[in-house]
Amino acid sequence: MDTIKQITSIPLFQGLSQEYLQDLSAIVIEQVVKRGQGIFSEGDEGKGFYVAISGRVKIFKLSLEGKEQILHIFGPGEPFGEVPVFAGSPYPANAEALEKTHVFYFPREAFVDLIRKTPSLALNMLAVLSHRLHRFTALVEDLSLKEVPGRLAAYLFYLSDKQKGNDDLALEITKVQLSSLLGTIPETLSRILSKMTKEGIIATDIHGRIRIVDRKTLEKLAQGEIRLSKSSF
Amino acid sequence: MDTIKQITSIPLFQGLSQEYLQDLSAIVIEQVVKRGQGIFSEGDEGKGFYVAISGRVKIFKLSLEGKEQILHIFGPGEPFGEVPVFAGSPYPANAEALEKTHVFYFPREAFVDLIRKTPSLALNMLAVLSHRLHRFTALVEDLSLKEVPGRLAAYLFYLSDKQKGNDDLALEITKVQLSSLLGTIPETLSRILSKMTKEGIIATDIHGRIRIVDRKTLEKLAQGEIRLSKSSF
DNA sequence: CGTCGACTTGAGTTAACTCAAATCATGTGG
DNA sequence: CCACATGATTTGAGTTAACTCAAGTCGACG
Repeated sequence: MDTIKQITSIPLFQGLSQEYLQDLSAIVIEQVVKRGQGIFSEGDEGKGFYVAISGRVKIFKLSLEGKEQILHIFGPGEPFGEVPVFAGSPYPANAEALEKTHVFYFPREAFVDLIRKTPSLALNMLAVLSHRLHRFTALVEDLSLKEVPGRLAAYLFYLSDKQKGNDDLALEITKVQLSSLLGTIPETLSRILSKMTKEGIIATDIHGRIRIVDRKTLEKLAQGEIRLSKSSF
Repeated sequence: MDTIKQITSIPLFQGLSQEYLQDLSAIVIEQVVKRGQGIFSEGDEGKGFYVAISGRVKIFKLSLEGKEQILHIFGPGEPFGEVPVFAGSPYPANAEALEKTHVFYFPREAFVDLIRKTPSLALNMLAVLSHRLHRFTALVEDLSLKEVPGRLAAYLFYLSDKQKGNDDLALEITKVQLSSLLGTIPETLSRILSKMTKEGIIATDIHGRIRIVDRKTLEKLAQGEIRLSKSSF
């Protein structure tokens, strides 16, 4: 495949001259990972970072008891694993493919050299990390200050925004994965989805599709202004 | 009052030439904030970022009901509020002085120009943001995968490391603030501290000083390997 | 010495968890 | 094309860590 063309389409590398794109294609290492296969583990020494080209990757933490907290799910064009490149520390979390995924791997040294020569690349990377920090503040806020129904509501709005503001949403991930992303467990998620359905806030179609029925109430839930009623018999 | 000297001592600006340090001192704006005074609020448009020179600043989120989650506490030499500079978005959280604090404010435009000219500054800033991301992954892990005693234990180790590995720790912040940093409430923190004391894991001296008595058990708590016993009469 | 915030302790409630058991969905080998 | 295996999802029953509410006590400062 045309590696340069693929690199050119990565948002992180927007605005780079042809010459530097060439440099990048010279240092990149292509890699294919199967569904369920790990890409790196927490504590591994980070010698470079990745960009997803196709497929999807989850970044996650594990507790001793095996509970998982998903930090991000990255798709085509999104970089991940950059922290060790600039902080000089090991990877702070684990990465695993959710499906068959193509990734580009950029070794640290060559990439840092390129950043030194290319202010716009440095600024692009600063923007990427800043966005990531922004998302983390939202995640911490959700985990610490919202209850699970509120987190779910917020996630549904995130999905709706991503899918051009539509009310009819494709979940894109399993409910097991969603529960891990929301910092809860499948049983709790299932109960809350059915409660929201009974209260007429959402409707669950087949195949995990969800339709937002009462956007106003869902909004109040996401803001923590209201709660689901205790028992909805 | 020697602004240049103070700027030179900021880790973020290590390795900059005298000329660029001059440039920085030309754009910097000094500011003094009193204890309890806000520096910026979530949603404010970010026209620049700050570096604490003396004193301490907390970065935090608030829920509608008024519960607070502290994200960071920054002291002398540490930059904060950088996200809007590179992401072009508003501040994602609130900042307030914990005590009388001197800060330097660097307006966005001039600083970005300087970054464009100075690769080492760009790399320094990338390192700062990467460290921040690292800390956030740990915070998310704590909030989602650990119980409060585990978070407290982890915090005590963090303090011990910061205070040259000593066993006798100065809390530096009130327990109200600590509870907000750990994602809990003062009552819960108080109960857990007294439980740890009864079990001989720590000893609480006067003035909120805490001494680590049983480092091994505390370590297991932080790792989630063990729990505090249900009731310690 | 009175006030305000920090801190503690008690009693009760609850959101979310664990454990257990079905049921449904998908896919693979025969 | 069927039968079973595996994983996803749901539902029920019970438990619990942490919360809310209430009521002090303690300590520093004006």
